[in-house]
Amino acid sequence: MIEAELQSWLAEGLRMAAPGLGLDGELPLPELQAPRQKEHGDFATNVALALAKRVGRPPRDVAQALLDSLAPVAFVERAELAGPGFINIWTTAEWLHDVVRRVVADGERYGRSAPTGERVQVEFVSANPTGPLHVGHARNAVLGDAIARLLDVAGHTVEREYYFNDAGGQMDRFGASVQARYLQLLGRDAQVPEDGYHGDYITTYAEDIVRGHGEALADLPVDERLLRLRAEGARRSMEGIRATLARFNVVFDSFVSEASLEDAGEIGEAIERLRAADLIYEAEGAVWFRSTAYGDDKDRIVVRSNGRHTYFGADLAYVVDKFRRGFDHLIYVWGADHHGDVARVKGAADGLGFDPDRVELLLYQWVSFLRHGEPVPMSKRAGTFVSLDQLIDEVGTDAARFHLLLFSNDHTMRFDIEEVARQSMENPVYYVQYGHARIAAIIRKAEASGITIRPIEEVDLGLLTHEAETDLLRALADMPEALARAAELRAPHRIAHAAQDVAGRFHRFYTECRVVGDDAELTQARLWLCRAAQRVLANLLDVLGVSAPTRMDRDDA
RNA sequence: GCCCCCGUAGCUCAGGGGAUAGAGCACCGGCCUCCGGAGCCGGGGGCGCAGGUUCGAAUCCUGCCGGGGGCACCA
Repeated sequence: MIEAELQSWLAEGLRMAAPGLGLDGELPLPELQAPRQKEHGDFATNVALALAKRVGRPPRDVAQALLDSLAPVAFVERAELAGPGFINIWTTAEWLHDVVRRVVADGERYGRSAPTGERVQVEFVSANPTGPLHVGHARNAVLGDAIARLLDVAGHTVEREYYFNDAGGQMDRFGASVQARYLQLLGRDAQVPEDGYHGDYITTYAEDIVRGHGEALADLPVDERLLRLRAEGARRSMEGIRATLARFNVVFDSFVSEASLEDAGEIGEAIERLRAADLIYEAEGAVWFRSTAYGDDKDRIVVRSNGRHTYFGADLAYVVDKFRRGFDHLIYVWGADHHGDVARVKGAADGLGFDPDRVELLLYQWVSFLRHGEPVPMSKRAGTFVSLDQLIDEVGTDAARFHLLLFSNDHTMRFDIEEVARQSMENPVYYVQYGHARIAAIIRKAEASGITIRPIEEVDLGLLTHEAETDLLRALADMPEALARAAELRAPHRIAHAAQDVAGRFHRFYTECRVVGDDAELTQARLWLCRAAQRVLANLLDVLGVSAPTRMDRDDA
């Protein structure tokens, strides 16, 4: 990565200049920035401005001293003192042209960081199996998956996990609802409880259960029948959820149920571990976690007076379980409504003897889904929601994912279903995909014209001197840094924006520079530039889990 | 009442200590003998308010105003 090289180059210069400036002790690592104005070079550093006070001399003097100490280096054309004390740096044309070779050589791996050896788990979606996923789960699914993809690119070993509660009160109501529909189908008298699930899909599950088991479940002892139907319903629900997620390009490595933690005795074990740290006590017939020790406004119950653990109680065991499986770092993807849980889960991790910095709670704000300008309802119990499957049917996985990844996760966002469904200019996903497809068309055109793309070693990339070409090259060169930064910040929206930027620069290049033209040498160089741009676009889209088509047909024109 | 997120262009959003704050949409005006016009070029217009920190603040801190969300032995 060029920035790292520039940084160590500047750091070395600073070391050389330090005695003359009277600097002793630790030197800062010079920070690099990409200037907004082209006249300010390809990179700039403000290190002299930052050091001026410590040195006791004007920033420009410090910058000049540093400039005088910089050794010539192959990838830097020149470095200049500018403004109040910036050092502006221009990279060489050779280095810039070489980016094409780097992209081509690395292919799918271009932009990836070296393996860190760190095992990271991303746990997300984690909706209880009480029915299909709906649009309310969409942002969670896409964000979790994109972050997993980003961390993978950043060199971590990533696993995606889905955690579900198949035993709580909600599940009991769900089971009772499935049972009611099942019995009704068999002509028996039964009612879906008022606080149960009233969606049509419950009947669909019941019908399937009738097909599989006939009346066999109806005559089981009442308690057993309820448990059995709850499980049968949950199984169908999970199958549906998996299928929906697969359509949405989200594939999990593991599914873990709360019941399995309980069965393994892990909940009791976690509680004992906390009790040893004096973070657990009994009161009012319940078992409490002393979360006030971690800034919570009150302590929280982990085992109710009726003997059943709370959701939070299971969370304790789950943290232990995750670390026991060898993960170095845990990421939870949660909706904004869980912000109050952050401190206690981190506190619990600390109390359980784990470094709370290795537990990361990633919150995202709500999406308001609109149809005809009206918010769509999202009640799972009433069954009046837009399912994720419907959303995929209407707008497609690519457009839905791209749109959901366009904005920072701590922004509430709106998602107008008709607008995103429109295959038009309002839809940036098509702008990016079109860039990719257009390149494919150019290459097809070249081949159809009888042009053979020669090996890159034989091509003079130095011919790429047009401003539209160098602008595009610079964007391609920035990609590794952009990916690394987005991963650090857990900010996939930066990738969506980077993809738009690359596509934009390509479209400008396309308009201003004819690729397949009269000059055979230039055609070769430009074809390679196209290939590199196509590769980068495909890699960026892959991080978003969006496809990179080689052809596109609009269906509304 | 306490806690979290957000107020940037008419709209949807980037930018989260640096030099002249960006993009898309919308609006206005241009570009098709030629590789895909889902494209390109040009134009107007903006950091909620008030203090503070800093050589430098849209960015950090405090307060206020406005919007969203949360404060269960629920899931």
